[in-house]
This record gives sequence, structure tokens and C-alpha cells, in this order.
Amino acid sequence: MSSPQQELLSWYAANKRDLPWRHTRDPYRILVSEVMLQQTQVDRVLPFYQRWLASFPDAQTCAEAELEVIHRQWKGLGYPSRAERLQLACREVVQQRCGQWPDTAAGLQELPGIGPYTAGAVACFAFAAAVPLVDTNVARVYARRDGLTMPPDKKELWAHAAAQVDPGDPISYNNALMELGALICGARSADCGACPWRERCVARGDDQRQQETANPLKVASRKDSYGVAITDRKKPRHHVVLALIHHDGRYLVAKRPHGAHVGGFWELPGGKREKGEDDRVALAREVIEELGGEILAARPFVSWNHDYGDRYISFHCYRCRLFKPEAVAPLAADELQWVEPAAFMQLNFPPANGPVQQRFKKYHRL
DNA sequence: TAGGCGTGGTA
DNA sequence: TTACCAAGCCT
Repeated sequence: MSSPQQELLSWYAANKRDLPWRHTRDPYRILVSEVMLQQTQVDRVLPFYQRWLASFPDAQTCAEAELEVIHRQWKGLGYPSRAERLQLACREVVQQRCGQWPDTAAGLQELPGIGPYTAGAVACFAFAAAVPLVDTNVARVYARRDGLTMPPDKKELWAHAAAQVDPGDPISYNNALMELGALICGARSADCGACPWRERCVARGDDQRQQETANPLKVASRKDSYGVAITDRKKPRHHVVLALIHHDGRYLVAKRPHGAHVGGFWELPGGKREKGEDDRVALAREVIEELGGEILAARPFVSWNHDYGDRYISFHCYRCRLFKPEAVAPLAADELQWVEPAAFMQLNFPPANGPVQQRFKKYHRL
């Protein structure tokens, strides 16, 4: 079993587009491409990029150009203020820094027009820094693959990305992530069959989840009855994993202890993911704690978010097989039962768990 | 921090 | 057609 990073890099090696800014390490040329690519698709940028470099081959040429010439070269690409800020950044480097570009994301972000994404991109693509990049593509890919809680917290998203970067080849890894988002895992449609991460993706084949995660960086804010935005960024967010365990065509369900929250309802084994765990580690731990069992295999089944009002819960249900299914014990429940699919659909689950049965119905064509 | 900033392509 | 989307940043 290869690592997720290896899977992505192999796919990238075989499918990447041949783009001019991938053949240079010149920070000026990288920056020009990154600024042009802000909110602008690759195909539109290509002719402008070549013309720009023909007119302004280096930072000094750009810094010394008349503003009118700058605007003329940018005309038609959109967001002309980008061109002005690009020139300001070049001027600062040429005039204040003797032509030396900062080589860290933090240093680059001090320059005009360079925000967190662009700073990371130049640090990585020009200076091979193993830093995370989060653009619209990366946010979407991780939101889908890893079932991130929506709307995602920006800091958590960057931390998540930081934990994934391949330190051995950050340039290829970051390029590959964005390439995957642009070519396979699109906002409008996802070609899951062609995705190198299809086997480990939480949103694979889940239309609703794919829609919810189409653009994680631009989730419409909720408004109250007066049209005032409701800021709910501070709501606690929890991540819960559930095990849909099957054996001989039947499914394992547990009855919540009487007296507990929503006591008496049937539910799936599982619980809150703890710090430092990924979904599979959390699943394994919960199944040991609640059933005394060992998971053989777990595949993403369905994911959804539930807003309890005072907190978000992101649920992630996996279809699992156990090493010794006959040996399970109700360590945390009143009762365990193995039920046929038809009976599973009749069980009384807590309201927040509705999506499990919806997905189950579709899965078994009930 | 929500909204504004250009332009063109797609479903 | 309208609405959304496209390697974000600034105020």
C-alpha cells in the first residue's frame, strides 16, 4: 500500500499539463504566473504570461515600466489592480532589497499583492520550501477526501494542508494537488473514476457531499431575518466516526444505554475523533472500546454535517469488516444486534443520524 | 470580516 | 438566461 502522497505524485507525473511556469525557478516569473492565476483559469493566463515576459523579462524591467504600459499589457485579463501591485512588489525588491526576493512565505507576504496563498506558492515553486498551499482547488480536494467539517476553519485548513505536504518533493506535491482540483475534482463535477485518491475519499460517489464542498473558501454566510450575517465561526466543531459493520449480509447495531443522551435509540458504534488521530485510527480505537473487536477493512460510506445550534458535528461513516465478527460484546451499549438490511431501515436512529439510512437505502436499492 | 474587484466560460 | 466558477487580495 503506497502513501497518499505517492499515489498523487504518480498520477501527476502521468497527467500533468505542460505549463511554462513549471519550467522555471525564477521567483519573478513564478510570481507573475501566480498573480495572473489569481481568480483566473490557466487557459486564459497562458497568452498573457508569454506577452508579459516578452515585455518585462525581469523584475527591474517591470519596476521601471510606465504604468500606462503595465496596464496595456494586462488589459483583458481582469482585476487590473493586480498588475499595479505586481509592479509595486517588483519596485520594492529592486529598489529596497537590491533585487533579492524574500525566500520565505512570511517574507514574501510583506510585499504588495502577495497574500498567504501567493506567498506560499512563490516560496515553494521558486525556493522549494515545503510549505502548505491552500487555494480553492486544495481546499476542495481536502474537504472532499478527508470529509472536513463545513464551513472549514481557515487555520485548521492550513494546518491540515501542512500535515500533508510531501517534504521530499513539495514542488510536485503542491502542483499536483492543484492539478487534481483543476482536472479531476472540479467544483461543478468530479471524475471520481479517474482520481488517484478514489479509494480513500470520503465524498466519492456522494453527490450531496460533493456539492457542499464545491467551494469551501466561499461558503455563503447565513443571514438572520434582518439580513445581518450570523458569525458562527466560534462554534465548536467535532469530528465523529461511525462503523457500519457487516458480516454475512447483516449489519451490527447497538442500543444506546438507557438514560444517556437520546437513550434508547439504536446507533452505530463510533465516537469522537481525538487529536492526532485520522479517521481509521479513531475507528479502530472506538471499535475496541465499544465492542472489543478489531477492524479488518474500512471504506468511506457516507459523510455529513449536523448543526446542533451550539456546535457542529461532522459525521463520517465507514463500511467495515471485523477480524472476528462473532466475538463482539456490548461493552458500551445496552444491547447489540445483527440485522438484515430491511430491518436496518426500520430501526429508530437519532435524528442527526438520518443520512446513514438514506445512504443505506440507496446502497441496497431498498 | 464581508464585500468589491474584471473578464470570460460553462451548465 | 441566470448563476456560478476561475492557482486571492485588500479594505
